[in-house]
Amino acid sequence: MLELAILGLLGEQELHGYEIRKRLRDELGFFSPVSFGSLYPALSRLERSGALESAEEPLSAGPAVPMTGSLSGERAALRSRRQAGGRGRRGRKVYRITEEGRRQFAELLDGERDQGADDARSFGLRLAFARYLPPQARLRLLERRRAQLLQRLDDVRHASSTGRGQLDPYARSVVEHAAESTERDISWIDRLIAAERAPGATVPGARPAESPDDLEGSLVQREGSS
Amino acid sequence: MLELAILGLLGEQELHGYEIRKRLRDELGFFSPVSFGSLYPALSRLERSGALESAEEPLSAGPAVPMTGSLSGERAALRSRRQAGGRGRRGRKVYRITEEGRRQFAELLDGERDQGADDARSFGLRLAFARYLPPQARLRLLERRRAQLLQRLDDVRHASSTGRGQLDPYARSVVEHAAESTERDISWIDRLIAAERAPGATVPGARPAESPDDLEGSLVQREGSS
DNA sequence: GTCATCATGTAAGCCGTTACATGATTGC
DNA sequence: GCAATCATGTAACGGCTTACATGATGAC
Repeated sequence: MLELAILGLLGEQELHGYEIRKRLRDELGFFSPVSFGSLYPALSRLERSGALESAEEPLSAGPAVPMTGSLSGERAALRSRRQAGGRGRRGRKVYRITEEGRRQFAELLDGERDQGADDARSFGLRLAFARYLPPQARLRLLERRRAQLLQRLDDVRHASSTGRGQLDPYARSVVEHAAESTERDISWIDRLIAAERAPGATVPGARPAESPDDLEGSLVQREGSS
Repeated sequence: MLELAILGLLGEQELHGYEIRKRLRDELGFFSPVSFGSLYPALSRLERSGALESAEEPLSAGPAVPMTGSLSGERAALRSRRQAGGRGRRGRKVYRITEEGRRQFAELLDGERDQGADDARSFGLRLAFARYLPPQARLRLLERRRAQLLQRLDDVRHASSTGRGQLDPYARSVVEHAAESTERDISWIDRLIAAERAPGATVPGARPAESPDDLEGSLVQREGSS
């Protein structure tokens, strides 16, 4: 899960650890802030597995915004060091995704055979990166989630009827609220599925039919150029 | 968290491990099924800490419903063994809560100083047992949760505006849905708070003022007298 | 000079999971 | 005889957290 988020972020631009954490918090903020204690080991693992390459960039260019994509920095680095906006600080380790990393990302993203891969958090994260998924995989993701929510709704309903006597008011309120939330989640998914199937695109920007190949082959991977 | 659920269940009647798991699944079904690998160790821990006592009840009485409260079983046990409903099976270990256990339950339930104690799961569980909480503690629980949800809403809102350019449609949908869900959670909490404050009782059964003693002695033991 | 922020990492621990090991009883 | 259900437990591992260790730089 953390791996997926990291690879997704790094698919768009190279970043160093500290910055990755900020993005995770600020942009993918819908899941709780990651601690360094899990982030750095995750980066090491990914590097060892060949998904990432790191460049020890001792000092960088960007003033507050660390990277702006262009890393012509190397030359300008020393120059900008003690200058205007140059915030050299300590030698950052800038990570860049590899082809292998893109492969792993794709695999994690459509974790078809990943059993526990459909809890709310994991699903939210996947969906947030759904643009990198081919349309059919996207649909499968949504439908898997839908089935799971239906199951859950069933369990909850069963729970409230099963109880000896009836539940006390507080417990009942919890169960009812859980059921309602689940229902709303389901109809959200239903809307997404409908949008996915419609040629129009209620989820705007989700390309209708043509050019499913702008993410072909390698996810993203050009998403930068243009 | 598991401890809390176990103690809560055992506060009402004594049960053996296997049965506890079923109840957890069926009654408190709104949180995912507990595995034996975590249940049994938890029971051992609780027993070691003095929260529970266990009786090796080799064979029991109840046919399908294992315990009906009375454990006059001991004598009847051998007799009922290979009889009518007697499903002796293997020697069950029946757990009973102790005074110390009730103390621990009360402490866990209103985990005032328990920092991470307010995530959705934990909150749901606490609220489900809220009837054992004195009214003011109940209110504090709700208000803590409310503050947390407000915070989260803020983070999510901030996340969606912060993103460079704007989020892609899928990510945006995730963020928006998260925000809506959070809003609904907040208004649910608000209703509960209102009900709590009203003398009437919109949460029916939540006794206004009198007879807080029908659960006295057991659980909570009225929050250290007054 | 000291505090906040940036930056990277390690170590210990928590809380849970899956998989394994064992075995009795009932129903087919 | 075999499978399902009941029943208890251990071992290994996973993924994340907190706390610790280190240190540079810029702002006040």
